[in-house]
This record gives sequence, C-alpha cells and structure tokens, in this order.
Amino acid sequence: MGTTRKSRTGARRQAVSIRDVARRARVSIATVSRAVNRITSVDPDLARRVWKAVEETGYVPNTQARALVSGRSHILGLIVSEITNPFFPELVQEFDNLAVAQGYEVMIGSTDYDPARTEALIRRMLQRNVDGVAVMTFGIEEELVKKLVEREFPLVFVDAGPDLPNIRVLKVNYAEGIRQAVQHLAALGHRSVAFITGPLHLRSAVARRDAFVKSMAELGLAVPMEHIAEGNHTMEGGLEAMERLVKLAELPTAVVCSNDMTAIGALHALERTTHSVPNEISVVGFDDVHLAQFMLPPLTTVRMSCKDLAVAAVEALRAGIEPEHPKARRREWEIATRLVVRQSTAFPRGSLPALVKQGTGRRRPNS
Amino acid sequence: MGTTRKSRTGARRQAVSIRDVARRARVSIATVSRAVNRITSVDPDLARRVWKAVEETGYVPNTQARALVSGRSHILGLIVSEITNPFFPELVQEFDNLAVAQGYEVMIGSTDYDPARTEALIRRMLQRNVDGVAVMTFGIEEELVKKLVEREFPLVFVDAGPDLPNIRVLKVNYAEGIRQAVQHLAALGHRSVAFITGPLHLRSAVARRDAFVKSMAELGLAVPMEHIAEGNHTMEGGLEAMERLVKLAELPTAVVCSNDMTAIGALHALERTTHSVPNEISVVGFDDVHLAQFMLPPLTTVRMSCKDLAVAAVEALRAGIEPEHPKARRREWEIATRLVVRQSTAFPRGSLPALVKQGTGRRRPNS
DNA sequence: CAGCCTCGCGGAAACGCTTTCCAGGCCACC
DNA sequence: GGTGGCCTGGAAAGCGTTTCCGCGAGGCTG
Repeated sequence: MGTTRKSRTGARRQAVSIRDVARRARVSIATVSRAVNRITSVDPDLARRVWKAVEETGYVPNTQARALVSGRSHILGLIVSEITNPFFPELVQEFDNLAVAQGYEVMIGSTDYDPARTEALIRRMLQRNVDGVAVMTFGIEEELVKKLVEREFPLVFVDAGPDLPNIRVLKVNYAEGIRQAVQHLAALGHRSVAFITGPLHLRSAVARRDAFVKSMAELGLAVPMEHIAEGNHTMEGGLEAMERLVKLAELPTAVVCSNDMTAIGALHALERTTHSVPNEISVVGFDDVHLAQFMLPPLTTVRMSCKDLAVAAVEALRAGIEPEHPKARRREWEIATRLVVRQSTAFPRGSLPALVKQGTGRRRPNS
Repeated sequence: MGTTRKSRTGARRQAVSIRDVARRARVSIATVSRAVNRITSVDPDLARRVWKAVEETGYVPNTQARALVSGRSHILGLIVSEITNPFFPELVQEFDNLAVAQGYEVMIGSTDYDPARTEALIRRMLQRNVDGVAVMTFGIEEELVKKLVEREFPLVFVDAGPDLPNIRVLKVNYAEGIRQAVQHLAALGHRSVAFITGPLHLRSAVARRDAFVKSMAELGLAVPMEHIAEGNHTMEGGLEAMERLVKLAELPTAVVCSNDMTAIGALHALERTTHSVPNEISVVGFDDVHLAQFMLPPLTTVRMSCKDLAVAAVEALRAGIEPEHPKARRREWEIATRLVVRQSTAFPRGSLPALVKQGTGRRRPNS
C-alpha cells in the first residue's frame, strides 16, 4: 500500500480519503466529517482522536467531492480585460486575498477584448461551476451578460448592468476624482486642457470623458473637439493619441488621460517630441497604479483604489451567493475616486516663471 | 420544474444534468457520456440525437463530478512570487493561454515571499487536487518543496530543484544574456560597472549576480565589493540601492540590474539625484517586461522570454502528468536569454563627446 | 420506577459523472 | 440452421464527501 494508489486506467487517485482517517480513528466517516467541519455536537474526545488521525495521515479533504454534494464550489470567477495592464494584477491580488480569507478560491480570466475568448472563458467558468462572477472589465460586452444572466447566476458588474435580482453593480464615482483633477489644473492656471480617452465602446471610458467635459464646462472652460483624442487604455494608444495632440496648431497646456497606461504612453510621446513635463505640458493619469509614482516625473493621477473595488466586489458577490448575507438585498456599491498630486502637473508654460521652477523641482534630462 | 432546482439545504444545484439530456434524447446516460466524450463506437444517429439534446438543454458537464471519478482535475497550479511585478502577469497570461488551449485550467497563487502564505497556498492547491504545480518563484523555498515532494506530485521548478523522478527543472541560461550585456557595455568603453542584485536568498538572484561578475572577469574588469548593491527585485529596492551607489566616491559609469523593476527604480533614483541616463550613466535591466520599452529612456535589457518559459513549463508539467507524453522522461528544459539594446546605454561620460550626443539621440540606435 | 425526551454516533443515501459489466441482437461462418 | 463472435446500449458500481435518519444510552419528569 503506497501513498499513491492507481486505478486500472492509470489515473491518479486521492492518496488518503476520509475513510482512511475514519479507520485509523476507529470512528465512522460521518464523525470524521463532523469533526473536520467543527460541528460542535461531536464528543471532544472523539474529535481529538479524529484530529490526531488527520494529522498522522496528512488527510486533506477533497474539494471536488465537497462541491459535488454541497452544490457550491466556493470558487469566485473574476473576469478582467487584460491581465498585463498593471491595474489588473493589483486588483487581482486584492480580490484574491480577500476571497481566500473568506474561504473562496478565485478563477481568473482575461478577455483581451476578444468575444470568442470571452465566450470560452464563460463556458469554462460554468463548467467549473463557479458560485458567482465579478466582471471587472469596465465595460459590458452584451453577449457575455446574456449568457451569464440566463443562468440566474450571481453577478457583479462595474458601472452598469441589467437590472435583475441576481446582478449587483459597483458604481464608480468618476466625476468626483476627475472634477478634482480639472479643478487642480484650473487652479494652477490651465485653460487649454486636452483629454485622451479610453476605447469608447467601454462605458467607463465614455463616463470618464463625459466627467471631464462636464467638469471643464462647470468652470466655464471650453473643450474643442480636437482636444479630445481617442486612445485605448494602453501605452501604445496613449503614445499615438499624444502624438496627434502634439501636432495641433496650438498645443494644450495640460492633458488628462483616461488611465495611467495612457498617461505613460503620453509621457513617452512628449519625451520623444522633446516636450518637457510638467514645464511645457502637464499630464494627469487615472487609476493610480503602483507604477505611477515611479514614472519620470511621478504621475499626478486620480486614484481609484483597487482595494476598495476588490472589497466591494467580494462583498457584493457574497451578498448574491449567500441568501443569509446581511447585505443580500443591496444592489449597488459606491466606489470613490480622488486626486493624488505628484509632479507631472505644474503651472502652464509662460506663466509665473519663478514659481514654475519651484513647482517642477526636478531637472528633466535632455530638456 | 424550473431551470434551477433547490435541495433541502437551499444550495444551488446544477441546472441540467446528464440525466436530463438522456431523457430528452431517449437514450441511456451512458450513451450521452460516450457521445459527449466522442467515443467512436456510438451509433452516429444516436450521437446526433444526443448532441441535439445537449444543444437544446444547454447542458454543460460538471467538471467536479468528472474530476472526482477520473481522478484528474485538469487544473495546473502556478505559483509566482508576486503578481504585481509586471513580469509575472505576462508569464501568467502566456501560461494560461497555453494551458487552456491544451485542456487545462490554471490555479494561480502568489507567495509574496511569505512562508505562511505559501503554506496555505499549497494546502489549497492540494485540496483542489491540482494535477501538477509549476513553481515559478525563481527561488526555491525549501519547506514548500518538502511539502509538495512528499505527495509525489508532478512539479516544475525554475533553475534548480531536488533530483527526483516527479520533478522537472527549467534551466535558465542567465550567463548568455548577461555576458552579452557586459560585452555591450565594455564595447562602448565602460570599465566601471556596478550591479544591483535581487534578494540574495533566491538562487536565481545569486545566479544573475555571479554571471555578471564572471562576465566582467572574463574581460579583465574588476568589480569592487562596493559596486555590488543589494536590491530586492522591486522598484523601491532598486531606488534605494541606486541611491547608495550614487553616494560612492567614484560613481560607476554603468549599472546592470537583476531585473527590470530594479532598473526602473534605479532610473528613478538617478532622476532624483539629477544624473542623466544614459549621458552620465548607463542602465541595463533584466527580463524585458513590456513596460521596459516605455521607460524614459527606453530600457536596454536582457530578455528572458516569458513565452519561452510558459511553453516549457506547460510542456514539462504535462510530461509529468501524462504517462504517455513523448517527453515523459525528460527532466530539464533550457531557456535562453539575450540582450535587447535600447536607449538607456551609451558611451561612458567624458569619452568621445561627439558620439555621445549621437548615442543618446531619440532615434533608435537599431543595433 | 416507568416512560419520554434529548443527545451523539453510525449506517446509508445522495450529489453528477465515468466506467465496467452484462445482456441482447445481429451477422457470418461452419 | 445453429452456434460463436462482436458490437451496442442499459444497468450498476463506484469516486469522496455531506447529510439524513434511526438507534441506543442516559437523564429527567411524573
């Protein structure tokens, strides 16, 4: 009797099962199950014997079997757009930590904006029988929703989702942080501020752009069409969009970006075209990824805490999964955003030269 | 009969099981199973009827039940050090794509260098009954190995692992790429080159440092003790290490870093202390994360392709899991590295001023 | 002291699926 | 025409766990 048994077909079998523990502790498998699950009604002496046997055999309960009988897999699905955008690993990490701490496992998938991939991903999640799915792609892909919704599945979306009892939504307050950013720039004296959007088929990208335009309007500042450049939330997209902005007859004195990756691409484009940041042009990002503070110059950005997002997502999922959850009836969770000022923003070029120097501090190489 | 049945305990049950399909297709469940698993011996007409019923009912086989009986979960474990280091998401993405394409699911976990976390992670992987685990932490934590090894588990390590039949190792050829980097610097005229290490309890960090020292020695270049600064593979660590190097009596003309995050931190420290890169000091990274080319200046770095790593890891895992795998007996996989020259390296300061200017230009050197 | 209730344990059923075993039907060959 | 072999479909036996139910023992009440 080795530690690994083999069946006729050569498949690997579980090394030690609840039966082995029961035999060793000289109790029934039901008692082992109860002891392991800390059901209080079991006699302390017996429980001790069981735990001893568990220890000696190295027994680990088989989650698949558990899931089979309980009907709950204790797996949460987490769908993101692309895992290589640094914002998402940070989110994944927070989400995973929280989920694990609360007794769940996480199944991660990234859509890479590809419908076929997304379809396959959902299929796999259904097959693995996840208890619920958080769709943190910041943009709903309709077919995705349909497929999941018809399963009467606990779901969490960001920004917006169909109004159904099994669906919960995390409402991100983009306006708040973006208004702070615009006011910050206006206070410094900027009047000509451009915006680089995300991919406009994403609702969240549209929401961010609209929040920008609205905030500008509130301050009586016009935003000409050509000051809205479309990006795609990647560094490449930010780079290209900024290159287009740079070619404009009159260069804006500041640029707000729909996310940090876009801002990093923009910084890069400005460096290439020998425009100094923030001396010649100020740049503001969105998300506040960890990396943002390590940019040159450190990026002023609007923080959307992925910790907040993760906490809300896990809580909302559990609210949907567990009928007894205290917030089971809640349907919306609010996520705040706020400006973090670093060194990529300063007074507009040509204004108050003495203060500009002070405001920028660091000397830029090659500028 | 709704689409969702409830058990006595109120837990969610599978919406449609193999029995429903069998009933609808008016065959036995065995026939459905055979048809779904594409066993050829089933009558084509019946198979068609089964597939039609599958389509109509929206049947999705329950993976848990499958795993329970087959003994194989078709889940691969992937352990990384920290998901927030951009290198790892890239690796995770490649690994995941490959695994999914080959019929496996991936369970990801990051140790965050915390033994307790690691322990819990392994426990969860055992509970979920993964078919095998790839430990891509670039450094073996002994206890981790012990726990996994005693389960006679297919395992894949990077760099080194115990010599056991169920263990496979990906040997990264650090020396190759690092030698190219050192020779590149030497060819530019650098004689005084420093190195920022990773956390030295990781074997791979030690291997990179040793490869650096050896390559320098081959060219007859001395590396004084104080030119080896210890970092920890994070931006923060690189920043602090570089700040220490900057305080030295004689500043080296180039710095090689144990990974790209370290190099980014170093760039940041140099910016803070107003040292221009590459005019005053050249910087070389390691890994070639996607981000590296978007640094200012774009980072010269040694590429360790995470695609290569992922391909090898999945192949090695399958070799360990599937007894019939063509490479089942293979124990080592070789991973190449090579230099990618961008714009963070140039001639050392004070030498050939005319060429320095050219070397730092915005245009790609295209070397 | 008898009867009833409570409590704790063990046996057994169920979860959804795969796989094996067996019976029955068909064809071919003797 | 009978028998043997082969192929297909149906029934049943698990996989490892949780949960239900019944049973016996002990305590309490009348």
